Amino acid sequence: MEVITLKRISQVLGLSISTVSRALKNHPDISVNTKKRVNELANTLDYEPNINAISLRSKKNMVIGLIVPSISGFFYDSFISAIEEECRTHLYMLMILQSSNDAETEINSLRICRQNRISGLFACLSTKTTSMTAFDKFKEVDIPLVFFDKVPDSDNYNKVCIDDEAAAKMAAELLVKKNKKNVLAIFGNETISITRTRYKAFQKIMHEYKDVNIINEYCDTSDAAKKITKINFTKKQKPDAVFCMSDEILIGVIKSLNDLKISIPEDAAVLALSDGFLPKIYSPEITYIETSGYKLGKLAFTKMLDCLNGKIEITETFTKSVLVNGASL
Amino acid sequence: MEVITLKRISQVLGLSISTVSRALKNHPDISVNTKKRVNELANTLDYEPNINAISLRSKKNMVIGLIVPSISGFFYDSFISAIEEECRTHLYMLMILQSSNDAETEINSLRICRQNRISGLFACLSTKTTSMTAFDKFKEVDIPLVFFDKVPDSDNYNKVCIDDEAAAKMAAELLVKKNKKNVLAIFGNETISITRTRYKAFQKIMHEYKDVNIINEYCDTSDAAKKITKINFTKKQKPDAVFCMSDEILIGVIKSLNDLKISIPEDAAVLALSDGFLPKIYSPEITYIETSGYKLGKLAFTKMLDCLNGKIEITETFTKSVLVNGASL
DNA sequence: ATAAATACCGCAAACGTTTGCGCAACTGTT
DNA sequence: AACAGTTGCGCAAACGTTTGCGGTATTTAT
Repeated sequence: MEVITLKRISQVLGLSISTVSRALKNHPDISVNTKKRVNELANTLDYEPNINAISLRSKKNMVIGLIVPSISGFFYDSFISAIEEECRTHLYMLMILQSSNDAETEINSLRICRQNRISGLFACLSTKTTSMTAFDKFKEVDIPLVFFDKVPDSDNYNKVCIDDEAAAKMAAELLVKKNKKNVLAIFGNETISITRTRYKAFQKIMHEYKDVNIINEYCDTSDAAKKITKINFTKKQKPDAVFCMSDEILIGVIKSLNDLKISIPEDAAVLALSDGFLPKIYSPEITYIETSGYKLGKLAFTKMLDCLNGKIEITETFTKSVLVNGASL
Repeated sequence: MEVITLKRISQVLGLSISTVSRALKNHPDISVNTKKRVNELANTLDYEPNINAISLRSKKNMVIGLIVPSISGFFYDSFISAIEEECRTHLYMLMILQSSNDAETEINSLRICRQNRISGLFACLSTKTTSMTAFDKFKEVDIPLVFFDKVPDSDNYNKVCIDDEAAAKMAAELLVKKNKKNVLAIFGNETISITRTRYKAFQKIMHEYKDVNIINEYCDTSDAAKKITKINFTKKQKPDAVFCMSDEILIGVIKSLNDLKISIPEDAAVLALSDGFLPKIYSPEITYIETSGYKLGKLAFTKMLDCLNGKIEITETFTKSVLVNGASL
């Protein structure tokens, strides 16, 4: 079946294309009668404007790009979910690209974004990103760029982040308050900035309390976290609490504690930083400081809207983390 | 900074637009020298073709739509992940819309897809979809439409599905083979077709073995599954195995078994149908029949490619499920 | 009655590409 | 020397939309 255009409608009605266009846009120049005829025909023919033509003509593309290491996973998928919601209500279309944490793929994705003349870009740096020049091209043509989660160090960029410092601090204070004296704290990959921030904030609080013994560990995978937990809980002096910097670590820790038949929270308390899904599937539910991808997505979008509306000020903003009480602490 | 077009390049080089266009496309009509000059300038100026103009001119939009109830969640996010990978390698751009299981939102999403003149559409029906007319509009204009997961009953549509029948059958046979005699089988929402298919296939096998007692239950949420499990395991005659039709159910079941201090698999075996993430985070890891969203995504895309290449035959295909051994059975 | 204002609509250009066709300048053949 | 063939390039139209401008025909004011 033929696809309907303004021209087609104008032919049927014996009008000019411009009149049809204006009629559909409710332009005052057009008589009510003509408007009625045009709208009715457009409806019955299921006319839908061609977005490509509109974008070309207006030089404005209602497309927002989103580059993320991976779509799946607790954090990113809820971030994306939030962005998609906002895009839809603001009539933007969302274009998602995975970088797979690969620098080349990331650059290629950026090229695709530029070809599509996107109006704005959300980006989470891949772990392998070394150069920012591909990103800087967007700044040159004034395309708003909002980094999230894994953000560049430089403060020339808009960034929205989990308030890692506050979250880690909150966790540390909570452990102290609960009178934990022998804490196993497990952190993620030491090289990424998130880990460093969380580590530093956590230690800062802990060091204020000389009577609490703390064992710090780094690891890359759930399995590594599991092993670390096992080792520490087969020592003579067992920890009375475990702090997990991420969901991935939490998985390994719980596995290990279950294996060792260590009851939570009687034998050992558990506290995590988490997006919120995992803590709720365990029994007892794990107490956690929420580091919500969904909230971050909403925050990122408001920043994007500001940019699109001409507010050019470069900012770094944070989502506020909240404590969600389970029964593990 | 000004955005670079063919016209700009042609002006700088004193050539016509068409020559520049052909030069970049390595057209034989253009001299090697001119090609060299054009390509060099295009590179230094960071020229990127305007996709909108190309789409408008060619009436072909390299965009594929994807309508899904929700981006987040084990199954859909891995499905999407697979689709995105394929799209990128085949130079398609992916447009994702969430229906939120709402009929109106779904129709609106379909409208957005039509406006964007997408080349193909993947769709998972919302639970509230009653009419297919909005989908049929795509068929009228020969836009390939591939349903996945929640698919329409009619066989006028392309469908790719988990082979629910085979998976449920495999599960039932496994339980019998493992000599389970008192099986608690928990299924999802009775009204959706996936549940019905899995239920039927499961029962069919089970009824061949008169000596195995089977308790069938339906439920909508993890919490409901948890309650059901609790009830059945506080009876005098406890089940010796639990079958979980989905990840959601598995969550509730494990919670409950943990609460009741029932050891897996000694006191009770657990077998699930799952995308594969959840079973691996428990200890012991849960044995499951894989119903992979990622695999389904790959399958869906091959079907889409066939359609895009003109193979118009309407098919229903299935992914093969495989058994993944944990230690819960 | 004429002049001025208004209501309604069409023309044409522009957005950035692609592509059929035509045309000039060479190259090679007899 | 005349011709055909080749090489290399430009013109212009088209994709579907929006919009400034201009032009009638009708209404209103004088």
